Amino acid sequence: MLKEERQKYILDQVHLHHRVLLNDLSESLNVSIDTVRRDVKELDSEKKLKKVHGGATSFGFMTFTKDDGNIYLKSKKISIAEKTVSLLTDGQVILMSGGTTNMEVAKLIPKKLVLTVFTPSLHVAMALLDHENVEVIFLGGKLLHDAKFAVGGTVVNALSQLRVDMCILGTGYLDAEFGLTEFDWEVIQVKQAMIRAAKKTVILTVSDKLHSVQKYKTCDMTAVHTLVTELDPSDPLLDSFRPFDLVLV
Amino acid sequence: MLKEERQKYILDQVHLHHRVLLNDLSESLNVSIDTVRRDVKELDSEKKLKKVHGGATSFGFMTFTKDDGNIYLKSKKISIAEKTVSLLTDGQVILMSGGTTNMEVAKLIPKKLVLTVFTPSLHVAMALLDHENVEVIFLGGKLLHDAKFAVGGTVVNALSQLRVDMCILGTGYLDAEFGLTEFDWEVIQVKQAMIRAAKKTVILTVSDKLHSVQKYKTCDMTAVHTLVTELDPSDPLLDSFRPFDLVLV
DNA sequence: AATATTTTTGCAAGTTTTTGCTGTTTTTGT
DNA sequence: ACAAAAACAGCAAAAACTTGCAAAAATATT
Repeated sequence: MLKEERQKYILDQVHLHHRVLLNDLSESLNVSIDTVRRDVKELDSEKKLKKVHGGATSFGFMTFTKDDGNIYLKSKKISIAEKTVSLLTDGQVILMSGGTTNMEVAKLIPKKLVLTVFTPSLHVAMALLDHENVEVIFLGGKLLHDAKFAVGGTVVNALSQLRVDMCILGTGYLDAEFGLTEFDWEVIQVKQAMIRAAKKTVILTVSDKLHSVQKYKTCDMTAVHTLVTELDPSDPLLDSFRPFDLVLV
Repeated sequence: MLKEERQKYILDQVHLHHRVLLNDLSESLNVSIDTVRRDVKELDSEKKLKKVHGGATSFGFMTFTKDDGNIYLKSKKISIAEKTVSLLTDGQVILMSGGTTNMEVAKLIPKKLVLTVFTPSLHVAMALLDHENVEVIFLGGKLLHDAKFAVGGTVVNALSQLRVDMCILGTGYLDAEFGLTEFDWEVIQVKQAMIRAAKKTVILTVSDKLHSVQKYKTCDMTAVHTLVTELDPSDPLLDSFRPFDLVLV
């Protein structure tokens, strides 16, 4: 194996998981810990990652200050993503919407897992393509400049011809009474089509977005099969959702 | 076996697998390791691949962070992109394939220019979305893991319903006799559909890729309306293309 | 056609790079 | 402060690289 391959693998792992242990690298690369150490040292001096005691981190993740709202939110999203990934099984065909939470899900999918994923999100598609065993099918259409998300008749039409195992929707506002709401009309159309095309609907939401209502409605709570938050399923914040026939994770 | 054949084989392997070991090459080519070493050294000095300890990699092998791609090729590509952008006019509807040259085109499009662009390339789509006045429509389909490019029936089908002003094809191998060739069969299908859907076909090629032939053929030279290279249009290297009814830029 | 010249190829000796191992020093968590 | 884990430094074996050289092949010359 070439040194360059090793270093690429290390950088991929760091970018994927934000942090990585030298021991794990040594094992999965089948080289001594010293070699890994030397590689990481080199990559660090090239400013491609940050070496820390026992491992390495990507530059975005090293500052773990809980005061910083963004980082805090990100770790919530990662914990949601971890729960979501555990819902996936080999051979499934799924739909994924866009948003940062779904991005984290895409990154955290195990390398071994065999999946077929349809998505209208450029970012999610890009992240999924890192996984050799995931077949990625992009739902083409007019792209929104800000969300990098395909919308319009083409997408809805393509979705109407699908019947997949599960659809994973991120970045929505959720309320027990009003259901799932958004502020972009075109996105709504696509998400509704996604829900129709899937046997099960999984909603990912950080607790901050619970009990808020936006302009347009995607669906009622009755259409939701699984609700994933960063909270413990028994958390009182989730009480208002318990009357519905859904799984809390 | 001729030296040219050997070097072509080496380049093909590098393009295909992104990395290659000198030992493997020596064995599959039935020449001594020294000969392979010299070949690779030569190709490296011509900036066609990157020699590393024990083997060679393609440029952009480590491309996840910054552009590790080679600077010589890049400046050629930028000059091609500049010429290409000057062919565009307000209100046009165009098709763009993938590849790094088309990426440069996408980046160089003036902010004021109003365009509608269809593309099956994730990277090009992403770059185009930076431009407020460009409407981007992604041609959805199964994505290739390495090229981040959509292929398959869906793409070809969508293209069959279009009639656009111009299609811009990058990253091909061009030869006066054999026309435009590639090494990926699925990509060929899409590019052929793109040519059929457009009134004019514009080919972008760095001079290194002139007069080379790959396994599969996209189209004859007769299908090409404009050929853009980094060379001066009067350069003798382009002589073999003059008999055809095309514009050299 | 025969000979001279240049290029290419393979080989061998010496050098550099890489890698894993040793023991020692530094850092970390309790 | 102390034990455990990690980092460091030096060393030796293996792999890869360099250089010079001579045989072989290709090309040019007479």
